[in-house]
Amino acid sequence: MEMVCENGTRRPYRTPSEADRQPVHRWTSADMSANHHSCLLKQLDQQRRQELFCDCTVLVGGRLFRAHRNVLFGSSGYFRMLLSQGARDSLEPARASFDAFTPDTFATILDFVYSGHLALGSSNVIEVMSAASYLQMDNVIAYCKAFIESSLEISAKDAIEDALPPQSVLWEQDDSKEEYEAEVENEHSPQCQPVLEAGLKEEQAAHYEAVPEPRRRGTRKRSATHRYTPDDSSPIDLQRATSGTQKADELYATLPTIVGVVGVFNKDSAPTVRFKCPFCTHTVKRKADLKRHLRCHTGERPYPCQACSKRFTRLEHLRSHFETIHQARKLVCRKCKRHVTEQNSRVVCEGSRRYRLCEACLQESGLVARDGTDTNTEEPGLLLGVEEELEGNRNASWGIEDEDDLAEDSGTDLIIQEVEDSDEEPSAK
DNA sequence: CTGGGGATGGGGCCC
DNA sequence: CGGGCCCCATCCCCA
Repeated sequence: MEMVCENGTRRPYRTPSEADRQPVHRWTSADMSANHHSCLLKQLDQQRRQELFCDCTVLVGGRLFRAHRNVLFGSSGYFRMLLSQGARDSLEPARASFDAFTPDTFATILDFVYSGHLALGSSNVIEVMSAASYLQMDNVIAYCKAFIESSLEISAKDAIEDALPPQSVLWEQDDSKEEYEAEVENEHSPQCQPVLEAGLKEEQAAHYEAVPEPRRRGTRKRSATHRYTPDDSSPIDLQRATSGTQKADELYATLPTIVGVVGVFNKDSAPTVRFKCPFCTHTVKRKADLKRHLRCHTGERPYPCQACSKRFTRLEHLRSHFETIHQARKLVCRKCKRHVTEQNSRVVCEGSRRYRLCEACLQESGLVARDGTDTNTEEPGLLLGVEEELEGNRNASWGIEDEDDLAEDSGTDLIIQEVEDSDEEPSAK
């Protein structure tokens, strides 16, 4: 191996000896480093704006953008893939074109790449996030997600107080990703998170779960399930219950068409349109399914159970819960697991919970005497009379459209006076 | 510690 | 497009 000296002469390369390894004083500090990065980025941005040394052209919706391929390479997984295929050694300018998003969206992203400033607003956040997803820019996606989360809270506040500052936030790439994420965990960064009054936040928490991380199908975090804040003091409010759905609708309405243009080609090369979730990689066939899926990202639980204040993402889940837990609809003896009928079983109430026991298990548990009379109407469970039980089952309501019925007529409420969120041995009165 | 069952959440798809 | 059903995965509780 040879080394070429400054004056052009060549000399053989030799391994540096100990004498060569003089201590190097590196005059550096965090400020100096940041300043250098900032200056360098500014220089590159100036070059871009003056179209100096731009070796990459990007055509988006008919509008031409010029940029530096090394900058794009370093910022986007998509461009990394694109530029590493063939164009690496080429002196020809690299070209790329996109129809999946608008020129304005790409301009926003390009400005971020060259400045670290991401100009997000409620009108462009979804499209920017979709484009960032397309371009594989994880940091931009993370900023957009945090912006949406904070916007949801802001919107909720707006609905209540009708006094909201404009939802436009300039995200800056000053913090490292870890710092940023820690900040998001800490109730989002102050610059995007107006201070909400404590009471208000609690109220919102009752309707929104903490937004979970995108996760694959079927996975679930049990702890999150219990994070809701029950509001026992007030009856279920339909308007409040559905407000979460309205927020989902708002978010859904802002979804740009890009979300629905994921073309999947089958054997016949016919494109199958699927709808891509802007939060994760999941795609669905129907837009309505996407709307339903979005709830797992927004954390909305618009369907509260009247009996225990537990909240659900879907009406059918609420119904299933109510029928199983509070109505003892399952014709199975809880103790011996045998199938029973309404005639040969009785419903036992433990707080807001109800379950069935067959006659044999009832006698064994001492809840009824051998002649069929009730022996214990206190702990551990209350035994409903057959008529009472049937009446209760007829009237008990799981739905949210008929909440008054439940409060007045349901068999559940005949028993439940205290509603325990955790279902732990509530004291029946 | 482990396996079974219940409860729950999410996706696909039919009506 | 919403409601509802079915199925499956996962978590938690309990024996």
